[in-house]
Amino acid sequence: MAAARVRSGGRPTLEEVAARAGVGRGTASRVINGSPRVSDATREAVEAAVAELGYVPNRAARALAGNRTDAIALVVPEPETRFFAEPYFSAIVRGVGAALADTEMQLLLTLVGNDRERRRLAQYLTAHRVDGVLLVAVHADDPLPELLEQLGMPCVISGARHAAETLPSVDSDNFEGARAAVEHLVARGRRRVATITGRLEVYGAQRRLDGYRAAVAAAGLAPDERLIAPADFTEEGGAAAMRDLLARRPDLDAVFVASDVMAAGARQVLREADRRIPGDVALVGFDDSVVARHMHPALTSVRQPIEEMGRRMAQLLLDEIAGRTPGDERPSVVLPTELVVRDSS
Amino acid sequence: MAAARVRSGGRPTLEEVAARAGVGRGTASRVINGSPRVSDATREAVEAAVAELGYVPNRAARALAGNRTDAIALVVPEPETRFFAEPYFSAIVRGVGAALADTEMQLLLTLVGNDRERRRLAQYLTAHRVDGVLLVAVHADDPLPELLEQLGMPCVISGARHAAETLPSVDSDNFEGARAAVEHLVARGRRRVATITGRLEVYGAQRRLDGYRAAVAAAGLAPDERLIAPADFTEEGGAAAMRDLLARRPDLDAVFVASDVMAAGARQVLREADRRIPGDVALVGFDDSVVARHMHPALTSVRQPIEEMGRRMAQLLLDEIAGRTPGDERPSVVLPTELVVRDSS
DNA sequence: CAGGGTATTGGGAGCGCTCCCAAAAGAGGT
DNA sequence: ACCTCTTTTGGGAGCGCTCCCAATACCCTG
Repeated sequence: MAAARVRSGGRPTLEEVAARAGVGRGTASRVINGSPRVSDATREAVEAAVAELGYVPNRAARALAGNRTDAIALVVPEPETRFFAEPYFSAIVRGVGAALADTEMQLLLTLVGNDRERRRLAQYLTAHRVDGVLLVAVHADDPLPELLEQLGMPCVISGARHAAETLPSVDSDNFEGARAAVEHLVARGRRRVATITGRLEVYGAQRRLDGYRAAVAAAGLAPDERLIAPADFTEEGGAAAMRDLLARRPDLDAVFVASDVMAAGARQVLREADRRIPGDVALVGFDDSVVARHMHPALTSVRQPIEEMGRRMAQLLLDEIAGRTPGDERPSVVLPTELVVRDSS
Repeated sequence: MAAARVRSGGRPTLEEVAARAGVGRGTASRVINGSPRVSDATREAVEAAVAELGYVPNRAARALAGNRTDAIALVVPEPETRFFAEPYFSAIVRGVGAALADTEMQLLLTLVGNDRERRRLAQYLTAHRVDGVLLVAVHADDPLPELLEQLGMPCVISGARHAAETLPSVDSDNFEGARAAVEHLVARGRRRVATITGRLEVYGAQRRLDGYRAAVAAAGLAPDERLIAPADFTEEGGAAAMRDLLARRPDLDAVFVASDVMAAGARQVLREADRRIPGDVALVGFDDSVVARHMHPALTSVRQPIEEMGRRMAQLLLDEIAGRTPGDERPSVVLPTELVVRDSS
């Protein structure tokens, strides 16, 4: 029972639909594709035939004849564990899925781990096997975006790579999110607010730091570089940075941490140093991930509308594919964040 | 490095490769597809031409001519938030991706939310637009598996739906995982071990309960139905079940919870009831998810090899598609779990 | 009612590949 | 050298659809 190449057991073809409706193949095609150049009577006849026969167009034939694929790829650099450790990935997928739901577009998932897979992907894209690409968590030095641009392949990235991003991108307002978080800490009476940053090569991490600085300045607090500890988005990094901060400014009374996972690391160190949260030190994270809710005390955090980001990315890409993108303008969307106040601040 | 010639217009075709190699189209095709019926000299010539031209077969043409798609679908019922809340989903995807990495297979991601999307999916599958399907988190009463069987569409599910599962499936050893967890609690001197179960319509949840019962019996403890509280895999459900348990058997000294998320709910209730963990009550969860690591105290939990499950599912499916499945045997894989002991027990 | 549009329609020509058959080229035996 | 059997090879015939052009039908004008 080699069910491998099951011959399409009489799946109806366009030709059959046309015959049934008493029209030509071309006309039937026009109806299927929603062309306006069809009379109402004809349209109805064809639609009836489609319904009766249960016709579903053959994707491969369409792709071959139309030189398109009706598929987009979601490219995920796998080593970026940050993406998998959190529901981030799931939320993006859900958003993309929602945007694609009433489209004919298929979503192709491509994990890029090692270099070999990277080359395979490049080949893939070169062979034009998708209509567009959603690039998630691209690094500033990733050659992929350039390749895509050369190929003229529509593409949207999540998170601008730098201030002068040229690609269409969707991002959350990292600056404002961080600013609001620190403002919140200040409003709670904290005066010596420290921050643990993400990898500053990541533009978003840089923006969060900018937001921190802006809020500190706006509050009229004395800026102090010793209150700024760079880390790398990992739990261990967050812990190490917290230890540094404690050593440099034992009197700090609040920490804005640029990710919940790092905040978990910091929290551990604070516990070991016998600092009470929020009594001695108030803590605010970023991402509003599961760990924030389950931390004790529950972590105040900046929520990003991740699912919405996925949705917007997909919409942007569909627009681009359809050539709906206005002129040279690179549409980039920045979505607002929301501070979720819990017990840690 | 990647100084590939980017010829925007004409991607090379098989015909061109054949011409370049001085052979016929059919012969070139044979080489590309690894047919043995080609002389070595010819093979080399064609391979050289492929390399020189940077030829990549056109998927659509292949699909159309060969009546296959070289794609499989990963179908995820979206309402099943359990799947998204946890890295479960990510891990499965990673495993599947790994198994597919050196295959020509594409991974199509299909989220099935409402009924409309469900119908669309059915139509999709009926139209044979994939070679096989990976079904994740299917309910016992889901009609999809039957539809697939009718269509003769290869399919693998994650988690048997009941004891007499007919479909090829990959599962973790829920029974043994639960049994080991309870055994561990008993070994730690606990005598009144309670359990909070998942939705018992889910076979896996039932198996975990069976494992609990077996361990209780093996330890010679007095079975007591009041020590068993059914819940629904949610945090709130876990909390409610914990309250019940506390009311019925205030003297309990350990709880085996069938999921980490429920354990988080239970933990909250225990905190409110001033029971210390693990002093008064030892706690063991299931899944070894992020929340387990970040709970305080860190939660002992049963780890499932999720990524490996994804990998095996994909392998099983590829085998089935290739017709490599031996006879009528429904291959089902059960993978071992591992108890990760932390501070809560 | 002719003339000049414009709205519809039919169907040929591929898209690039796999399948398969018959022809060509070797191989081996007598 | 001749004949048979076995590789190996070339290329025709589609797969089902979109594109596009020419043909037909329809609709106003004057």
